[in-house]
Amino acid sequence: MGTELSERQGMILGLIIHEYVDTGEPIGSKALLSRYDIGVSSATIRNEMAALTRAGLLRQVHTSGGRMPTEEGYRFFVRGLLGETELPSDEKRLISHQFYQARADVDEWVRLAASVLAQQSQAAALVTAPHATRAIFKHIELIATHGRQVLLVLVLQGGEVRQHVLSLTEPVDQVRLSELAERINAAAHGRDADGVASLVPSFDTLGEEVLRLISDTLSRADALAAGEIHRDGLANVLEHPDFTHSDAARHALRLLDEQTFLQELLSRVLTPAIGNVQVVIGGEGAWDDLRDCSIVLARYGADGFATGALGVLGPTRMAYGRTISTVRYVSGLMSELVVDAFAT
Amino acid sequence: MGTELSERQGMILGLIIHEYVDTGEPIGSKALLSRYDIGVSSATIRNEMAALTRAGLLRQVHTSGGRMPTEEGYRFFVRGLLGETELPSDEKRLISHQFYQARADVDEWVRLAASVLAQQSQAAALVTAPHATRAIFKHIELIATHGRQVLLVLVLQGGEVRQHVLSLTEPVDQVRLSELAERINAAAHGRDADGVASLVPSFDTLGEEVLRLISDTLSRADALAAGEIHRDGLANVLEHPDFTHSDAARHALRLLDEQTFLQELLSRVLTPAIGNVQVVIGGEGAWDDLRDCSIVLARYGADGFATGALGVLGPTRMAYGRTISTVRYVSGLMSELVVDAFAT
DNA sequence: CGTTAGCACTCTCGATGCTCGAGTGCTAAG
DNA sequence: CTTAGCACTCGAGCATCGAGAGTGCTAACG
Repeated sequence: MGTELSERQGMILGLIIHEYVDTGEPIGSKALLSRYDIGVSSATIRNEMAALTRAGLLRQVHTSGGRMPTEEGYRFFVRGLLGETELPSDEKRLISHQFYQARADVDEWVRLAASVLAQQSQAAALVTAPHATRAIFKHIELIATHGRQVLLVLVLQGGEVRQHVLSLTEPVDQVRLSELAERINAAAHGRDADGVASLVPSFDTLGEEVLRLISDTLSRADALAAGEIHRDGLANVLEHPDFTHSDAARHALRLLDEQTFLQELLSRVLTPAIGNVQVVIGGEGAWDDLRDCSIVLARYGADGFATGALGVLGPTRMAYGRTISTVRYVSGLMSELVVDAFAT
Repeated sequence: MGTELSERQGMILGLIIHEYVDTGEPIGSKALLSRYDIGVSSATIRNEMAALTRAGLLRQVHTSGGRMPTEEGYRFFVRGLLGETELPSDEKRLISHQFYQARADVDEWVRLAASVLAQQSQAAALVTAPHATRAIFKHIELIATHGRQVLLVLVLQGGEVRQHVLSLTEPVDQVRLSELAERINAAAHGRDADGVASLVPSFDTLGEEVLRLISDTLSRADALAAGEIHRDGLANVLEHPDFTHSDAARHALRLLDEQTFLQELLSRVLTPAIGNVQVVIGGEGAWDDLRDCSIVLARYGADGFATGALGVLGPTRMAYGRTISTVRYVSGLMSELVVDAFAT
């Protein structure tokens, strides 16, 4: 587990991972030597490789094929990577420019973030919309559509909008609805789910029904996984050679199809601080369906105002350096945008 | 092309397609005979098969492997299918029951329709939200979020909601915004894009800005492909044996990833009458990327009120009967829901 | 004239056996 | 500690080959 590695062993592990990520084929001592300029002979490398294999960081799938990293090997490697990597500044500029152009619309940010992540990492990207950590009532609008159906439009502090159709027991005309909306707007402004619920006694049956719905919606909005998860780059998963000829891609895609799984996944990222990038390699035991997949995740936003999550799902054999720095950078940009928009 | 087929030839074509869709392997005269009870010998079937091959409805990939349908063969077969097929009534009941439970929320219909289509057809499903054929202003709400940013919530006749962030040149307080909203609501009620635009002269600079935005949004909403296309069952595409070991799936998924393509595709379905199911087999020349894929499409809704499109994208080797009847049935259900909700 | 039995022919698929190359661990010498 | 050398292992790739399935054609039959 926590075995110490010599500097040379670390370098060799890094080179093997680099090479393996690049080619997808196990590599042997001689081949490694021929491609990189290491100051030692192939026999020495063989010895080091044997040590790394004993430590559980490398493995060989058959006796006479080269070595490739184990999941544990990737983890070790990534641990060293988390602190350092950064995106080249020209790419940063390119990305931030795109975001600058789209600053008007929250949904546009989300789409853009997913698109950038998918593009850069050549894997599938997942992004949730920023979401108020504590949903606060700002405004409602009640609109008679027809008969006994009423459309409730609820605006939260920060600009999130929820809509809901309400089926009343008896028809009510628009004038009465508008009156009610005005009274509720005056009374409920700035309150949270409980605060709205406590207003019920001072309203009539109709008002009670509406208030309950608002309160429910607010408290449901408190949970992280309220909105849909925006996905992009699903096809990238298939393009990857590791997946095209195996059925691991089917697993991955099926997971990406299931909102419940994704929500569980993204909720995992709730714990660490904003801006910290998390990497989950090969399911890590807990997610059995994620064999052969890795996930790079981060939370963005501003604690106390609104947060969201974004991440990349790709093959275990992934360019971690690039992906981690992209996720970190995009999450930073999104945080800025959220602070701009939500912090009054 | 329009060659006449004898009844027996039609039957044999049907059997071959049935068998091929089931097993995925070409089938020969003897094997066909052994699995179905046809009143003739294998030699006769061979003759008929030769005729069907000459007519371009069957083909053999090598001399000594059985026959399989050509795209043209599928088309002929499907043409005969379009009129007749219907879903078993117990499945109908099951589906309609699900829809009944979800009648409150338009987005929920869309999700459900996609889920049902994906499930039943074991392929990828595409559904657009119902969409007013002519967008009519119903109501707006202007909400100051912070500084010079204003949230515009626009409700269309029928209950569709659009939101937009407006950056003003100077800060405006909520009271003035509410006043303006009230004036616009009174003046613009029931108008379309042009109608709203014609109101501009009677408002001040701020009002003008808002009215223009409303008018723009209304006219943009007139185009079909306004909303996002909801997708489901993408993983199904990969499960299919025809796709798992080929790169056709990559094509398909890449297409499903591209909104623009899908919108073009769904706009194709604008022409025919609501309820008519369209089947596009193997790209039909026009869509080159759709080799090996077929699409079953239908429009739903009510002309003059609101319409949407839904469909299924799957492998050319698809159970057309089942898929067509599912698409027809779901589109019928959606039409009913739309009529219920939109026709006042 | 449509149908059928028989036959010679074709072609794919899977199994078998082979060599070649890359890679390893070990040992002994520098 | 490093390195050269060596014996050994094992998978990928290629050629060969027989079995099985399917075809088209011809000639006989009702």
